[in-house]
Amino acid sequence: MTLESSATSEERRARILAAVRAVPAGSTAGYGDIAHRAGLPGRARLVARVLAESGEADLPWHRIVRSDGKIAFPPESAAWKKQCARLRREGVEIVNGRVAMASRVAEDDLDALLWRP
DNA sequence: ATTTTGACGACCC
DNA sequence: TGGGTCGCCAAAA
Repeated sequence: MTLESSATSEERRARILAAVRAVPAGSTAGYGDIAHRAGLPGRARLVARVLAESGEADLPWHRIVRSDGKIAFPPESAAWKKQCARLRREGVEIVNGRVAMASRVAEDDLDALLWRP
């Protein structure tokens, strides 16, 4: 019994949002990573959808980027600029619309951080 | 019911 | 790096 099949869209949404909220300030996570942590492997696009519809004011949506580190919005778009600004404000280095390698190292630590009590 | 559309991702060149 | 293919899936058309 796979978790995904029994979960209602409402439950999946809640799990995804929870996973997003679990990403600490100063680090980033990929859409696919969030999906995986939410028990929904392969549902990266679902994560994107949920974020787009969430509307939650205090949701750290800006910490979610593509698996290659790039910002998922069209370059120079309002949302793109906003995400860059918010990440930088948290100390994440953004170069050419993508999380710099230096900051990505923190992602690996994040994995251990989230999976280890 | 079938097709198109995404805040995506793994792969391959 | 950068571009194109194919897989994925819930909504919208």
